[in-house]
Amino acid sequence: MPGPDPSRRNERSRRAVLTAALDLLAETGYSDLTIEAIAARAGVGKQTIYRWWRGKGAVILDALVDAAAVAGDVVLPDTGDLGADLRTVIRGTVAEFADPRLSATTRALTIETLADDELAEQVRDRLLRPQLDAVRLRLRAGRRAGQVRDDVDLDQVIELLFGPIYHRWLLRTGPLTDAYADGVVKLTLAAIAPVTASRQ
Amino acid sequence: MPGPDPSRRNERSRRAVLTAALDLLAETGYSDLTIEAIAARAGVGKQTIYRWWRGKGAVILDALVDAAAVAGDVVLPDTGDLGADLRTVIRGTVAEFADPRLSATTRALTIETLADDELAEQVRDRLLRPQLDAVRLRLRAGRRAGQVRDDVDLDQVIELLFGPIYHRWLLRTGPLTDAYADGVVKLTLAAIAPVTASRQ
Amino acid sequence: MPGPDPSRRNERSRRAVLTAALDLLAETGYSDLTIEAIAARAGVGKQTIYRWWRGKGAVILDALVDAAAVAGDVVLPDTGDLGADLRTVIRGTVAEFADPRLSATTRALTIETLADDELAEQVRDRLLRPQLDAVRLRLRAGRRAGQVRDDVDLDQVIELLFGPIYHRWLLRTGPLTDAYADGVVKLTLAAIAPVTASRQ
Amino acid sequence: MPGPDPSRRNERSRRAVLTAALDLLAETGYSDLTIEAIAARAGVGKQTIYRWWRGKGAVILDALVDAAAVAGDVVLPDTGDLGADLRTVIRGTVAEFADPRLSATTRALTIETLADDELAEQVRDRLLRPQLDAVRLRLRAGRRAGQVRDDVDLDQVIELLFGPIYHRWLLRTGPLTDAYADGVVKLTLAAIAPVTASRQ
DNA sequence: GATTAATCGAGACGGTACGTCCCGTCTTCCA
DNA sequence: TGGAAGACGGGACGTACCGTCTCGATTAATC
Repeated sequence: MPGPDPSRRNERSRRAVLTAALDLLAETGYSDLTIEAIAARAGVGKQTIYRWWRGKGAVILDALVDAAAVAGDVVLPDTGDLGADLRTVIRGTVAEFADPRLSATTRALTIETLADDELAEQVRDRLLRPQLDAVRLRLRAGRRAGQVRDDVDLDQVIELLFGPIYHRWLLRTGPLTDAYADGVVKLTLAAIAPVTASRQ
Repeated sequence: MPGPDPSRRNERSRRAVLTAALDLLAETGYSDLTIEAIAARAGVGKQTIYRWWRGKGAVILDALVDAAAVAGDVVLPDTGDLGADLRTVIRGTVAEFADPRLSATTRALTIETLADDELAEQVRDRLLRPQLDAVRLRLRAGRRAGQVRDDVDLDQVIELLFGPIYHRWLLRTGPLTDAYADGVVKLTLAAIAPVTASRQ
Repeated sequence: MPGPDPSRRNERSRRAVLTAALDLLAETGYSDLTIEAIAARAGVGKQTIYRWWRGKGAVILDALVDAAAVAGDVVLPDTGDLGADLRTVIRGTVAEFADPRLSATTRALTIETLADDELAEQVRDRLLRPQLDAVRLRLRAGRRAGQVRDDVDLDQVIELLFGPIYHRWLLRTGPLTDAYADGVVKLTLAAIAPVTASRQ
Repeated sequence: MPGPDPSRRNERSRRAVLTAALDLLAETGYSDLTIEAIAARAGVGKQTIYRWWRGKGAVILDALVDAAAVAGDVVLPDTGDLGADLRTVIRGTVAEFADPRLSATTRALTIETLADDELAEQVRDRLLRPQLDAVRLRLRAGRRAGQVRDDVDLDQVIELLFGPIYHRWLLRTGPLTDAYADGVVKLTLAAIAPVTASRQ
C-alpha cells in the first residue's frame, strides 16, 4: 500500500492542524514553529500530521492555499489604463510584503521553498500562479491595445514587476511603499512601451 | 562587561572555523552544517564559536565575506557600451545562481537572513554592497554618457536588474541562462534609455 | 500532566540502561560514568533516561537494587551463637567495603546520596534496609535467648556494628579485615551483653 | 623546577580564595561550588587557584583547617567522670552533624574525600586528628583510672563512638540529638567497662 | 634604584557533559 | 483502521566548567 486512504481522512483533524499552524505562525514566528507544537495545539497526534503532510512546509502551504481559497479568485481590473491597473496590483503586493503579519507567512514558506524543490513548485503553482496569471492576462490585453511592444516576453515583464519587490524585501534595501510600487510600475512601463509612446 | 576582548582573539582559531565552515558547506550541503560539525572539523571548542559569532549564519557570512575579500575588489568594465558591460555582470550573477554549488551558500545565507534582520543587514552591506555599488557606478557613468535618462533612480535600476533573477531563482519559474540574463538587461536598458534612443 | 505513563514504558530499554550502568561502573569507575555514556552503551536516547530517572544516582540505585533483588532475600543464619552469626555478616560487609570493585559502587552512591535527600532515603530503604532488618531480626532472637540486655535499643546496636566500618572506610584510619570485623563484633557484644555475662 | 615558589605567594589572594570558598559553600551548597565561581568571587585568576591547590577539595580543606586553627586547639575536659567527659564531646560532634550549616562543609569534604585518597589522608590528619587524639588521650586516662578494660583497642573505641554518628548522618536513619549522643556513649562505656563495673 | 623573573588578574582556548528540544518512527489503546 | 497520545533512538542545541595557556601589569627578590 503506497499511502493512507484519503477517503477515511478525518476532516476535523485536517482543519484543526491548518488552523493551529496558522495561529502559531502568527504568534511565535516561523523558527519557533514545530510539528510538535502544531500537533499539541491542534489536539492531534503527531503521526496524523506526518501521515498527511510531508513536513512543516507542506502544512503551511496547505494552510495558506486554504486561506486563499476562502478569499476567492484573483481578478485584475481592466480600466483600459494599463499603468493604473498595474499600480493597483503592485501596490497590493508591496503592501503585503510590508505588512509584518502577512510577510511572516511568506517568509516562512520561502524558507521551506529554498530547501525543497517540490514545495517550491507547489507554492508557485497553487499559491502564486493565480495572481501571476491574472497579471499576464492584463498584459496581454494591454498588448492587444498597443500598450506593450510585441517583442517582449510577458513572463519576463512579470518578473520585472515582482522581482524588485522580492529583492528589496529580502535585502531590506529600502522601504516598501506605494511610491515605491508606482516607481516599479513606471520603469516597467517604460521598458515595454512601444517606441512612439515610450513616455507614459 | 559587554563581551569578549577582540584583541585577545586567536587568529588561528578564527581561520580554522571559517575554513571548516566553507568546506563543510561545499561537501555536505547546508542541512549537514551544524555548529557542532564546524567545531569538530576546525578542532575548536563550540564555545569559541559561540563566543565570536551569533550563530551559524554569522559564521557563513564571515566565511563568505572573507573569501570575497581574498578574491579582491569588484570592478565593472567600462567599455563604453553600457549594455555589453551590464550583460557581463548580469550573466555572471545568473550563472552564480544557476550553479547548484555556489547557489547552496546563497541559499543557506538567505535562509538565515529571512529570520534575522541584523544578519540581513550584514549580508547586504558586507557581501553584496560591493557589487551593487560597482553597478551603480557604471550606471552613473552611463548617465553622464547620455545612455540613461536623468529622471530614473539608479537604485531602482539595480533592483530591476537583480530582482528578476532572485524571483526566478526562488520560484523556479524558468531557466537561469545567459539568454535570460541578456533578456533582463535588454528590458532594463529599454526602461532607462532616453526617449530618443529607446531602442537598443 | 505530572509525568510519563509507566504502563507504556519499554522494558527492554529499562534493562539495557541498568545493565549498561552497572557495566560501565565496573569497567571505568564512577568518574567516567556519565549519562551520555550510559545512553550510548545502552543504545538508548538520553531523553529516555531523563524521562524515567532523576539523574545518575537514581540510575545506579535502581541498577543495584535490581541486582540485589536477583540475588535474593537477605537472611541471617541463626546458629544459636549470636557472636558467630554477627561475625559472618559483619565480615561480609567489611569485605565488601574493602573490595575496591564493590566499594566503587557504594562510593558512587554515597556521593550522590550526600547531595540528595530523596536519594539517600531510597538507598536506605530499598538497598540497605533488607540487611539491616535481617540483623535486627537476629538481634531480637538473641534477646529472646537472653544474649542481649533488655534496655538496649536494637537500632543503636545496628549502628554500633556498621558505623565503625563506615567511619574507617571514609577516613581510611585502618585496614578493613576479618580481624577488624571480629573486633567490632566483640566490642558490640560486650556492650549489649547482660551484666552477668559481660565477658564473651 | 618542580613547582611555584611559595615565598613569592600573595597572601592577600590566598585569604581571598579561602574566604570566597567558605562563603560560596554556605550560600550555594557544594554541588554549585565551582573553581570558576571561587575565582570570580575572590577577584582572583583561575590559574592562581590551580597554582596553589590541587582542586576544589584542597581549597575547602585549607579553608576549614584555617578556620579551625583560628578556633584553637581541641582539649577534652577531664572531670574524672569518663562518661560525662565523653558525653560532652560526642554531644558536640552530634550537634555539628545536625547543624545544616556546619554539616554542609563536612558533607562537601566527605564527597571529595571519597574520590581522592590523598585528600582523605589530609582531612583525617589535619582536620580530624586533633579531636580524635584528644579523645584517645582521655580514654587512656580513663584506662589508667581503671574505667576501661585493658584488652580493648582505644582506636576501635574511638570508631565505636564516632562511627554510629557518621552512619546515622549518611543514611538519615534517625535524629541527631543530645539523647542520641548520650545513648552512644552509654553503649560504648558498656562495651569497654571492666567486668566488675559493667553498669555505669 | 634598576633589573629580572615569577606571580598576579583576566579570560580565551580545546574539550566534555550537561539537560532540553525536536525530529520522524513506532507502539498502544480507543472509537 | 484512522486517530490521540506519547515513548522511543537519535542528534544538535546552547551553556557551564574543566584544567591549560597566553597576555600585559604588578611585585618582590636580586644585583
